[in-house]
Amino acid sequence: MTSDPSNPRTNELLAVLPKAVWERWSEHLKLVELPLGKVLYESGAHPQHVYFPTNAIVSLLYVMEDGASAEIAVVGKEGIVGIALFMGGGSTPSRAVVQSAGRGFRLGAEFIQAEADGAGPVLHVLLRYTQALITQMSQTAVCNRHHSLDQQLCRWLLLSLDRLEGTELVMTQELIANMLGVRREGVTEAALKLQKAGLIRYSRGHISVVDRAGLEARTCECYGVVKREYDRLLPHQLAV
Amino acid sequence: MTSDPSNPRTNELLAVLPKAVWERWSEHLKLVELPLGKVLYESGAHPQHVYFPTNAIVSLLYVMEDGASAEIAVVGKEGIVGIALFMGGGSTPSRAVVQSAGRGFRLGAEFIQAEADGAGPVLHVLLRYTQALITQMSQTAVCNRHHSLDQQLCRWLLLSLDRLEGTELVMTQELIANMLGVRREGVTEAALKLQKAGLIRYSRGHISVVDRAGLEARTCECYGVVKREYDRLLPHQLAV
DNA sequence: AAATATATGTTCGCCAGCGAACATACATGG
DNA sequence: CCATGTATGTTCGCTGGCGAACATATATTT
Repeated sequence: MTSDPSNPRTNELLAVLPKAVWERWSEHLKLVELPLGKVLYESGAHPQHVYFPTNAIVSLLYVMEDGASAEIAVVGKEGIVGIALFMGGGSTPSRAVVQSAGRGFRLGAEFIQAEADGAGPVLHVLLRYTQALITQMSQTAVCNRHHSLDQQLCRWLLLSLDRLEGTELVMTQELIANMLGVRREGVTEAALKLQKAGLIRYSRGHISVVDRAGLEARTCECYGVVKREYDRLLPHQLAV
Repeated sequence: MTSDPSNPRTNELLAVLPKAVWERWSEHLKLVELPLGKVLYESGAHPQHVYFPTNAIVSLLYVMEDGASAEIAVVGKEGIVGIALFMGGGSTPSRAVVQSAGRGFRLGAEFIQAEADGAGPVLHVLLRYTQALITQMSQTAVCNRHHSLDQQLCRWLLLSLDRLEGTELVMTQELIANMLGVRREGVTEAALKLQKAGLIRYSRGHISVVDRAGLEARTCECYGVVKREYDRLLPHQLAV
């Protein structure tokens, strides 16, 4: 276990590469300085490189429309920045920013993508799906941090609705509260507002969505971010 | 696009399988009823099947030590429950619970794991890493929902420290606030408490951790969950 | 029809974190 | 060594969501 930031093997993923792969990659790994605040990739952009930090730390950060932000995860010498390149999506809604200055190695996107290409068609689809799921998890973290119970309830209703036929959910407020991680009373109040506004109607464990567009107008940006990533990443075409 | 819950192709991932794979799998896909509340897999357990919902919805839920819970993500006919089986980790710290009753198909774990086995050693490591990253993201969501700023600051310091050499962070309170998605003033107050308790010392953008065990005692369970998953999923042995 | 269980509605005091405004202290360059 | 910029400290009123206690209403069972 080395700790020399100029040695690629300080990165723990590079350190466990099989010899053959290492020999293919090593001459293409380029040592890069990662100064504090440097943006390795921007939300929605397709990066040209993946990064293997050695002594730098990189934050995966979601920046909201109003400028507020939330860290989704942090990557250091144990990891890699740019998973979207082998997961198959190419980009993510989050930004990668250097949180602690240091060094790392970068590798051309094509090398990592070649690994994904060798995965076979089934894994290919499964990994694209997993990337969409990662977006949903990330946005759950953001939403939990920044948005009101009212907005989160709308998001939750919409996400559930997208996964069902029809406009009716069989679901008590108590259960919704468990999902959202809030009190049942809070859900009751939020649901009352939505009902009074004519967006939903409910009774004893049955909720029907009357005005879907109205829910979309009330929810936060998180719903749209997730929806668009699912649409982008998951093919709706039939198989060969 | 069918919507018959007893047709496997209603699940959108099954619908896009290549013909050859479909022929291998179809006789092993078993239609299952998924009643409300059914636990498809438990936190930390290695499931025997993956599930492809057709008209059911499944929640990925983290249940805390005190019994409170938070939904990490939701899976319906667009997805698959049990990604840990092809990501390579086998299990996850979250639980999968049927949130909306319906049907789905299950497939023996060995079929999905065979896909992962065909991925090659590099992708294998990358996917295990990605599963660890997913745990970090999930736990960020949980932590944002349930834990105090004080606890979250401890978690953040520990996660950062684990990714660096030494015990010093170069980091202003302003930046930490951006990461945590809270006000700078809140970080100041939390940091003061930690300093008064003798756990950290800091000045103008330099933080040094004096009593690491003290931080671990103050933080929430989220830190430990993430740490253990990284340790479990990422091999610390050298490459061949 | 009565009894019980379940789902939803309402209120009240409390507190963590917010937004804003301002104070202090250390650092750096002219 | 003075001026300016940057990092940290302090206060105050506000609000969303919490915990607890209780009320009402709709199913289900007997």
